[in-house]
Amino acid sequence: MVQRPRGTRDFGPLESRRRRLLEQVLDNEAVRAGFDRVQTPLFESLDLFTAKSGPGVIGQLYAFEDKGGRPLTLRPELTAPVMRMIAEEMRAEAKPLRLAYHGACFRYEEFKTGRYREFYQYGIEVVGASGPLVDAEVIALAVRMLHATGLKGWTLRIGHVGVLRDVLAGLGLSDVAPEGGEAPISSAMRLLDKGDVNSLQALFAAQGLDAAGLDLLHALGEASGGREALASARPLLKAHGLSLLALDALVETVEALDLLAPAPPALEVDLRVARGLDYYTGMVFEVHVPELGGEGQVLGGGTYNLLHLFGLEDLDPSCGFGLGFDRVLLALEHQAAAEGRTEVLPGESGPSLRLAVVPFRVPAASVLTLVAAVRNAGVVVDLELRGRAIGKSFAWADGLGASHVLVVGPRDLEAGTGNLKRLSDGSQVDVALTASDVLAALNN
RNA sequence: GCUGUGGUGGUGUAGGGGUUAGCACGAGGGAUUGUGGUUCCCUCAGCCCGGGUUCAAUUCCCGGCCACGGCCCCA
Repeated sequence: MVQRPRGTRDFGPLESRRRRLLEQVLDNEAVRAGFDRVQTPLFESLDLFTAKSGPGVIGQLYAFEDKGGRPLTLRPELTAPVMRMIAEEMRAEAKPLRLAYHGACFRYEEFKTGRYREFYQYGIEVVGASGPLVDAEVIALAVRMLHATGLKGWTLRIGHVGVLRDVLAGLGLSDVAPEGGEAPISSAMRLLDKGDVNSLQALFAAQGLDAAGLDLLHALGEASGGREALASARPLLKAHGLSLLALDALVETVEALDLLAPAPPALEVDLRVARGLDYYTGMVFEVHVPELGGEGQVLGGGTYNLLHLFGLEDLDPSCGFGLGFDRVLLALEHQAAAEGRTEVLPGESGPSLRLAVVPFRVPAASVLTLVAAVRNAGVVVDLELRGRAIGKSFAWADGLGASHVLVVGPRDLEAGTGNLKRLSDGSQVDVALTASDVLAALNN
């Protein structure tokens, strides 16, 4: 039998419903914060992603050539496509842009729980404005979204790449890249991100710097923790005569965040948060949940410079985040299971009013007008399509989750009525075969 | 890329070198030609794939594939 490709998933009725609900919950929050949904193609030019992330990404891409020999790839993420879209057709729009998106992305890598080759990302970007207030708006939206999903026990970690850059520069590392190489600061950021202390020491030595500078980094790490880290970092930076601009901006962001969103279950300020990627320039943040083990990051974002790649330097930096749709859902499912709940998101079990119509030994055509009319009124109507015997019809209706069954047999048809039975208590009434009468009886 | 565990009807499982491979749920039909969820009967449907050992492999061994974990990575 042909199986679904590795790392992909099918979503049955229940899961599909749950996914649509989650998307709706996220959309509601985005819309309330003034964001509009956009959509980009499933595949893009290969160049788009190598320009953003370097040629190294190709190994993880579903890259291919079309019949014209154009190098293309399934999209591995959505930020770059959205940036491309902005550059290509939204230059004249009023700024700042607040955009939201949701869709499948593809990466060729080992898949496991919370990590698939086809995965879904929900994200937002603010383009054309920057600073502590924008950062706060972006984090606040992330917090409000997670709050709205009902997710519990997550940790928000906030940092600022600028603080780290200032520290590294203050210690004497250059941000100028040598010919064909990487700027020492970038190398250090990457090594810090990996937690590779040995290589970091080697780097300092190679640059002819006193390894004692590493003590400051260590001290910053010690200072990290709750939001008090912001206060304890100040004297440290001052003592080394380092700039306080980035730190002050972060303080402003956190203070604004307090006013814009409910308090997250846990907030950590980590001034050593680094990103191995050069385009992150300012605030960075991420959200973790304990349920998912090694794949516990469910959201990540920050301030970044990417639009210069499209000739829009004046719009840099932007700020946004990507939310791991699948992981959030998984975490919610774990939490629901742990609490013995079957409903992961409220409302996923379907409508409370659901009518099964059974034409019993009469031509189905005699009920079709009614079926359409009741549907027009917004009620879910299932039509019995297999000509089942009467008893089986009830079993079928019950299996569907119908709240009522309307049987129309020869006797009823003669009288111009049908027999409506409420499955919850077995009560029955005869109703005229008009939408208004049926609706009245349903709501009775 | 490294590594651990596992694969028996659609689902969940029992078993085990020679078996009619058992059970439960499920699905379809009937008992029941105008009232369901109970009951009874019937039917459907399975040992992941390939190689090896053996008189004999679903069972043991090797490889592959798939699944579930732990690292590495993660734009």
